[in-house]
Amino acid sequence: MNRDYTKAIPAAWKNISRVFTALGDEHRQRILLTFEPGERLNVGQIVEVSTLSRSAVSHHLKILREAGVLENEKVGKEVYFWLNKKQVRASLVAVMDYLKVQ
Amino acid sequence: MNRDYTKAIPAAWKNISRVFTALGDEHRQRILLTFEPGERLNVGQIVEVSTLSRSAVSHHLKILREAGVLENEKVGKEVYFWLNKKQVRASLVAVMDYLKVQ
DNA sequence: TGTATATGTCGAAATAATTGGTTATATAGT
DNA sequence: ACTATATAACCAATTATTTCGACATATACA
Repeated sequence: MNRDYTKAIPAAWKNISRVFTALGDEHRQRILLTFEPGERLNVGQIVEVSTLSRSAVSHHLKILREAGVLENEKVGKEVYFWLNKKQVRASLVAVMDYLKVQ
Repeated sequence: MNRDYTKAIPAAWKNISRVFTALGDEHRQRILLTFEPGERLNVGQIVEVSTLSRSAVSHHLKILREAGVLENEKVGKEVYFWLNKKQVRASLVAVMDYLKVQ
C-alpha cells in the first residue's frame, strides 16, 4: 500500500496523466477521431465539422496540444494540427508500465 | 477527414473511453497509485490514506469500477477492490489501435 | 496602408462534476 | 433480536469546467 500517493503524485506520472485529462472529454475525443491517419487539419476545418463554436474548439485544441496529444504548426494564416502518434503511444505504454499491467 | 464523428461516437470507442474519464481525475489517480501490484484494499483502508471523506472515496471507487478499472468483491462486511490489469491493458491497447498510433 | 481572413484570448454566464452530511442496507458478533 | 461496523446511495452546496460573444493579433493580398 503506497501511502505517499495520497499527498504527492510523482512528476513522471503527472506528465503521463495529462493525456487522460485531455482524452476524458467527449468533444476532444470527437476532435481526435476526426483525424484520419497521418492527416493534418486546420482549425477552420475542425470547426466546420464540429457542433461547437470556434472559441470552444480553440480551447479544446489547446488542451490537446498541452497534453502532447496534438502537435501544431502555423502555415501562413492557418494553424494545422495533427496527431502526435509517438507521444500518445509513449504515454499509454508508460501508464501500463506504471500500473504494472503488462 | 471523418465527418461522422462529429455526430456519433462508435460504441466500441465509447466503452474504451470511459477509462479516460475515470483516470482523468487526480483523486482517482491517487487511489489507483495507492495499490501495490496485485494488492487488494478495502474501502476503509483507502479512506484512511485519503484526504477525502468516506462518501467522496466511495463515489470515486464507483466511477473506477464502472469504467472497469477496478474490480471488487464483498468479503464479510468489507468490500475489497483491486486493479483490473487485464481490462486496463485491453483498453489502452484498443485506444492505440483505434488511433493507429502503433 | 487598408482590408479580409484565420486563429487565439479574455471574461461572464451556463453547465457539469465533486464533495460531504445524512440516510439506508447488509453483515458479524453478542 | 440487538448493536456495532462497513459500505453504498441520495441530495444539496460548493467548486470546476465549458461555452460563446467580443476583442486582439497575425498574415496575406490589393
